Amino acid sequence: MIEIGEVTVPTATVARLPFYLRALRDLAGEGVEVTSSSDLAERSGVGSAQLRKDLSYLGSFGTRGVGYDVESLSSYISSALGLGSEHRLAIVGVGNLGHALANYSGYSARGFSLVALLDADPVVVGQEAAGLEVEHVDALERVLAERQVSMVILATPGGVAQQVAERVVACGVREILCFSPVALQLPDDVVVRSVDVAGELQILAFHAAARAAQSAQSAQAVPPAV
Amino acid sequence: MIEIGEVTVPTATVARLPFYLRALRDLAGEGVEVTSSSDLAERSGVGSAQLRKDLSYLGSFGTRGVGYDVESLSSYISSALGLGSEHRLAIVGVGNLGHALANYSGYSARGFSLVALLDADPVVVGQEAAGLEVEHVDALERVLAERQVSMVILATPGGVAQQVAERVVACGVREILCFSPVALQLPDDVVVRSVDVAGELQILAFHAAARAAQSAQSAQAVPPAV
DNA sequence: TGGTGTGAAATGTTTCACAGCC
DNA sequence: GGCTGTGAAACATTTCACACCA
Repeated sequence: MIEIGEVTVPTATVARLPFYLRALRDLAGEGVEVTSSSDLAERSGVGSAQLRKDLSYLGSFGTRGVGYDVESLSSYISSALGLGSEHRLAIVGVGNLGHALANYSGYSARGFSLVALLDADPVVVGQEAAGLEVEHVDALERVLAERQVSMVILATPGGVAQQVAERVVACGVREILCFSPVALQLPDDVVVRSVDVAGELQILAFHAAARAAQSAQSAQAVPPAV
Repeated sequence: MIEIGEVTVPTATVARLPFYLRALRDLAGEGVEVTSSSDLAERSGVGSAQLRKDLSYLGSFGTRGVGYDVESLSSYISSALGLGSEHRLAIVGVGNLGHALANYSGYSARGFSLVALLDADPVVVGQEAAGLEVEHVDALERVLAERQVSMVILATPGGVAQQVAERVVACGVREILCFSPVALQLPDDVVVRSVDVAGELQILAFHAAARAAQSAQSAQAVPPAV
């Protein structure tokens, strides 16, 4: 549950807002001006009741009997997501993944600007990526302050993620996106989102194992006619 | 809720198993042989009651008054996650991100083997990455069959993700990890996990906006003495 | 004694179903 | 007539608190 202004919005709802926004932008791109909860829901991969409930936490944006105005709903969700103000972003750890994330081109279109790249490896420091020079992580405090960074993407090796995160937090950053497979121990007011590719694959593997167990079981229960 | 064999395990629990496994492997690396629910929970970033409850869905692995044997719990969770059997993996879309994912070195250590890279771009096709040659996506059906691929990582542009996913599913693949920002429409028995970097940043931006609104409000409620 | 395993309570989320409005 | 907005019900998850046992 997250409080914003007067209202409180479920965490699960917030996690879905980006999907809705994406679907709305697709619709706008197709020239559609008005949509319905069922259309928007299908494009977002959720149920229509869920979508309506989610929006109802934020306010009331549709017209009964008609639907939602694509343009105005889109800009409302954008502003709810805080995409009106600019978010200045730094990436710490410019290995394979950090490099790929630096070259991701969608930042500016979504209200983010990438303003710094940092790494500890002398081979990487000084290289250029995405129009920025990679700086040494020793200068982290200075760089974050100078560039007024408010969000950090951590793509360092797991072993140093905790210590880098602490330094980042000490600089006043309160939002971190972490790609290292570690559970960061940070003050409660710091928001950490973690993306763990290996973990996702393991979850898929669990499903695969469950499916295998399931079909083995049903094969036993209802043996195939020979 | 996921059924596996006789028991049913909450989805949320499954999503945490990789964290526990990682923490256990860290412990094993440190030479620790026995741990407690509170230690393991802290390292995994969850509460100790939650950890015990999660494990209780899978069975009963600890010793009252003592704790858990690191080695045996670790191998139990590994096998529950289906990491005993080999999972053969293909990456479709070898752009920035796909390339970075190909070079990720942790697959084999976790029971996955990367066996194919596919892309539609003639410039990329034929290049080598991670010891594999990138093949043309036209040959997708043949390659997936020949290499017995059971899991696919989709890192294509959003526009083609749906159509590629359908071809992949037609080849019998039932587990997909998708990095494209789209809601794939696929049969119910296909498990899709999505990772959306831009979406994660947007969620962080929402938290930032909530924080800003909060402090603006409290500044108004309790105006600073002048 | 100390830490697991687990019912039961509290909390959070999704789904249902329909009143209300265009 | 059709679609939104929303209480209330159903469901899922987390937390509590304590029985149980090495």
